[in-house]
Amino acid sequence: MKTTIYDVAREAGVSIAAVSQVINGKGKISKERRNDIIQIMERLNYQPSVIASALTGKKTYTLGLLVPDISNPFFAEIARSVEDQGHQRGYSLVICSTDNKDEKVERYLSLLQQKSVDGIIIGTGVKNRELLNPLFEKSIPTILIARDMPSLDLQTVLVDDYSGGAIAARHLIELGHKALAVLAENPKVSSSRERIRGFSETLVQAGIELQESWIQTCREDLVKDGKCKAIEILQNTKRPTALFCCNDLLAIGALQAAKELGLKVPKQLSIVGFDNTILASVTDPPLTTVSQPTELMGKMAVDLLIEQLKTKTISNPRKILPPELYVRDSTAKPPNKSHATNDKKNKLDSIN
Amino acid sequence: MKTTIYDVAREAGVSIAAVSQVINGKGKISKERRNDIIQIMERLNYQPSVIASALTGKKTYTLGLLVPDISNPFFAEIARSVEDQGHQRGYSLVICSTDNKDEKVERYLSLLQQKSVDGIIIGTGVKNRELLNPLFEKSIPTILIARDMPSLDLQTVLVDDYSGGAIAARHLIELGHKALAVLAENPKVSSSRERIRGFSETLVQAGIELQESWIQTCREDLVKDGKCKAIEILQNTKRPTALFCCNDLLAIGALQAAKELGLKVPKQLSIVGFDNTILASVTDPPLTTVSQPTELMGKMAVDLLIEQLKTKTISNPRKILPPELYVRDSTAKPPNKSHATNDKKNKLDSIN
DNA sequence: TTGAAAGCGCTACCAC
DNA sequence: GTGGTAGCGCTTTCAA
Repeated sequence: MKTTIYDVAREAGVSIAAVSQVINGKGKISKERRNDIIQIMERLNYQPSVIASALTGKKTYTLGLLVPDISNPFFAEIARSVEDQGHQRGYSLVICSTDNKDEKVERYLSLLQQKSVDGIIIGTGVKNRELLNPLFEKSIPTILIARDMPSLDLQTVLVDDYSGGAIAARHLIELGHKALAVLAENPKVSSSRERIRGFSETLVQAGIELQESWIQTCREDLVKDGKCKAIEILQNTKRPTALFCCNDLLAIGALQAAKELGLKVPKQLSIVGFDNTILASVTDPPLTTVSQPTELMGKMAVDLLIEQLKTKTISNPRKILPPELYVRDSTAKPPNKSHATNDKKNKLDSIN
Repeated sequence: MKTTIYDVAREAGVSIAAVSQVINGKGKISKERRNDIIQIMERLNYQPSVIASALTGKKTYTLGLLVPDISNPFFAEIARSVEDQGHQRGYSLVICSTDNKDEKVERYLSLLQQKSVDGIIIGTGVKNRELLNPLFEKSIPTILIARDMPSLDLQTVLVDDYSGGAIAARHLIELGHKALAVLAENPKVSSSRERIRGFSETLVQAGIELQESWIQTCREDLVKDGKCKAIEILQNTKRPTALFCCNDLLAIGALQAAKELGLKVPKQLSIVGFDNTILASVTDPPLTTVSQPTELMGKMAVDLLIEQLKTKTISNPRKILPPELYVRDSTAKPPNKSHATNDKKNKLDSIN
């Protein structure tokens, strides 16, 4: 049987109240008694039950983290950072992969409540905002990470997605691209929307038009879907010279599409990813991508959340971190005429 | 305030015992009363507290998963599979990244106990086996995944690492390699040891010697360390023509090392990875690697664990799954003379 | 069928 | 300083 506070108390010849006090380091006890009790706890290998103490109004020291998919390297990195910081502060982490599906969000949120987690970090898209109402009603400390839901005025930690898209656009514009396409994520995903907004508005400012049919949306299996949609875009006779992908997984799909179609990257097609996951550094060619400070984001989210559940107030509603462009080898100047397909004769092509 | 079983009981004009019975679907209640209560629970948006019910001897419906690092794509995939299967069976998952450090293992194990998880899945190396004793003493259902500890007779789900190493060796031998080196993980990691054993014994059977100095061990940051160690091995004038890496991360380090040293993969150097993570399919060149059935492993681990905590008995102690070789583009025949460096004059080199 | 009541292990308040 | 005790929300006998 598990040893309880009673066992310790009996063994020490004191009341459970005394034991409780030394566990929690409060109240008044003589040093000797205290040491006595500590020794006995060790000898009995006593571990206080978080369950029981949680029931008496204390915390569970458990946090929930909702992400679309823990096997997506970006979220795995976020999770690792959240886990580390949480662990350091004494909290465990329950992970919940939602696949961006509202049903799963709802299910997980309900589970986390039933388990009385102390706080929830949401890094997944939520289409139907009402799903979050229970959190507010029961005032469960909540924080958004890498996702924005401006209408909700929840504390939020995220990268400036708009300017991330803008950076990508500027990079491509500077290289001379004029025919650009986009691989988007599920429109539920606010960060994806913002990235595209930043991207397209920057193009417009440069007098470049982003045609609607060249914005393709991918759901579910990002790599696979990214590949399909990229092929769709690329196999037209008139095709873009650059592709902006809303995350690295999509960019990998695009890379595969280019390979399948025999298009050289970056010579015939430039590709920009987003997230700067480990994937971006190992692809062929290595991906130019917009980086997010995942580690910092995870830490901040945890710190902010813990502050929230201690003070019961929200200090700083939004932390917006700057993205950063990592230029690797998947981007270059476009082929001389913007639509290379019509330019077989143009030998200058190979000069790039 | 959170609505409790009392609120529901009062509202329904019944005792809490009645409510408890409908929650748990047992005991005898008239259909009408039952429906009444269900309605009221819904209206009040009542969610039973797992904490409280756990305190009364029931389960917490929470599982713990120990892995070296959740941001390592292999373990992220395992985690995802475990999470999915667990979720389906009604369990949540607490993840614990140990970095293969015993202190962290101990800390996490203790935390998981205090939180009364129903079972623990261990996918991380544990050097000091005594750390696991508390699990046995308190008979907490435990299962090993992707790690072996034969001395412990715990239920285990893993790939046949030995034969995985052997497959890699055979592949390389068939290609004609005779000078082979190995990038190993921390020797704490049993799977890594087994892979190397399978690899080297297969070489020996083929009359090839694996020299000690060509087995390099990497710890901590696998990619970075793999790169360093690979450079060490490769920059000697006499260098191997093939490198077997105990996981994909190390293989990526090796790939980077080759690039830095100007060695063409696979022409001048063949590299074999292990795990077949998403990384292997996107590297330059794509990695030949030994695959583990992560999804199946995760599912089996959860099913076995749940069976264990239901029946309190261990049916099948070990599930050993077969690995599979995925041949991609990082392996090829060796340069004509096995030690290319001494063969500058040999123009045949470039024929490969 | 139904409900009263005894815990589960722990915290916190209060009296000594 | 110290210990008795009333809960926390729920499950589970056991009578009625």
